[in-house]
Amino acid sequence: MAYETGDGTVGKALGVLDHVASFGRPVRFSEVLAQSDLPKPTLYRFIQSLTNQNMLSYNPDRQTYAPGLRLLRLAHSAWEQSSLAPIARPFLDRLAAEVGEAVHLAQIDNGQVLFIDKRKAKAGYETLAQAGQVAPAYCTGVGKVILAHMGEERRARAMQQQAFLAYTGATHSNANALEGELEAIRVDGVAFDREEHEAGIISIAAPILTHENRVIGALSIATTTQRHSIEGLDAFRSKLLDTAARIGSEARSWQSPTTV
Amino acid sequence: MAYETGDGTVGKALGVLDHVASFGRPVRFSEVLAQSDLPKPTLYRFIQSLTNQNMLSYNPDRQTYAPGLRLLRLAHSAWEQSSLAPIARPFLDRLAAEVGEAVHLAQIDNGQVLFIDKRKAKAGYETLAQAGQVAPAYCTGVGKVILAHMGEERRARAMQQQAFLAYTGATHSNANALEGELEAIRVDGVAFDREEHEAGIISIAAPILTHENRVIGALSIATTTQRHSIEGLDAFRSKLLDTAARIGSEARSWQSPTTV
DNA sequence: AAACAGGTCTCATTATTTGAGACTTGGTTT
DNA sequence: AAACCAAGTCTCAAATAATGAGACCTGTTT
Repeated sequence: MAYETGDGTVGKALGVLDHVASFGRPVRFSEVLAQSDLPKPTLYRFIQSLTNQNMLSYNPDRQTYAPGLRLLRLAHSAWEQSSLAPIARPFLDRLAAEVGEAVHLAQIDNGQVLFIDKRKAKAGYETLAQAGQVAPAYCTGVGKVILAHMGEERRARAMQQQAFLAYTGATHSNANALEGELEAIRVDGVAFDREEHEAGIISIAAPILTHENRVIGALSIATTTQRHSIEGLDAFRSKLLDTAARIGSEARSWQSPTTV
Repeated sequence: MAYETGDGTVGKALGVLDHVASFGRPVRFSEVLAQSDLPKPTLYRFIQSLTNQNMLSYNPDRQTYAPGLRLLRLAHSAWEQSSLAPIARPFLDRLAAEVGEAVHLAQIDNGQVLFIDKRKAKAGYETLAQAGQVAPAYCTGVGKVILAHMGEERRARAMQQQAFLAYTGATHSNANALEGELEAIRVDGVAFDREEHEAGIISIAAPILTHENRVIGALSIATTTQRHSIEGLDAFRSKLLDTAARIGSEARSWQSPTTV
């Protein structure tokens, strides 16, 4: 793994942190080393520093590293101050109650969809989304609708970061196919996920725009194919757009996530 | 603010990150600078790097910085891999349902109590705890019970980090007063918060111990003085201790939060 | 229009990171 | 039991990157 971060030592260290986190499970030093282009002592020192700082936690029994608890404390501030979640909360509550389906609030982080908040459907089934969880942008409703409303430069950068892995038969497998749909989404105003990320799961998503029409996030209603068809989801369109618009206008003059 | 971090550049940068987060609201560069002992260009560069890395987010309209969304993604991994939360989840669900009061799961991070998960009471009142939120150790049930069961060295270090600010009339205001209670807690097995952190809020807390009797967290039942007295809370003692013990034995051979 | 404050940039100096390689440790094979 | 091996840890001279005094913008106030 190449850490093409820039930002000097700090960037490299954070690259290592991401790398460890990317395993999704506690990892040994050697596993990280094997995938890293950093020399052994250098990587070792970074991991040591991060561990001292509680950005990584170390399990001495198994000699493994995992993201550390200090991140939770910091993320709590991030959630409250830099995300749409605090503003959107009452709107999510109401929308979820009205439609009786899962509602997701997402923003973009580094080309990926980042779920900021969610409401479960009344029924017990679970989608895989949770606050802090990430998903690809190119094959989710929220991801596509955000991409569609980005400015040229931002979108170009984001498109570079898409993996175009085929999760299901319906997944877009290259940039051109996706670009076509984005155009349609921009005209239509909402995006649909037609089982592109997970078989049996569909969603309708609307962008959250500032008063200057900058996308700052997206809102979706997700369900299963057992419960609804795409046409069924379309019935929620106006409620969804209305809620997204209200969140956008609440968010005015507030916080515009910078780059990416 | 002095960043006595060690760990070279990485430590300093993370010190800056904490510093920005500590404001609890978006801050301007000059506000951070005023409280920092770093020279202007140095602090500036750190903040730039952190912003590039999405560890901070920048609001160009207001020229303010706040913790960034990248932290959410990382914290999600931390929560799943380094915290007791995934293991404890079903136990919290059951305990909360049985007692009908707020249930909190906490660990220690850098001398502070870090809430990892919680369940609300059925009634609508809200305590101030949420996942990722922090509270002082010396004046909360979970904090005191963890301190009481720490080894000598860890406790000594943690005691140094306590501010002993008097939130209410019942708050311990110095280390000696606290040490006395810790001894009693060690003998009794549970700790009580007698409105020491917030007027009207009381709790009973039990330690979560590994099979080798290392504290790795704490579990509490919190309520208001309107609903219960301390004696009333004591009725939950055996249920609480039992649940904490079960979580501890589930956690065996799993993850022992390192230093702190 | 001048003064000011907050923010940004430059560049020689300095201190810190860097990484080849050697060492230590714990476990496994012969 | 000895030899071996792999994973993890440490050392130190060379090289690179961080540092910070100060200059320079840029928008706002008097």
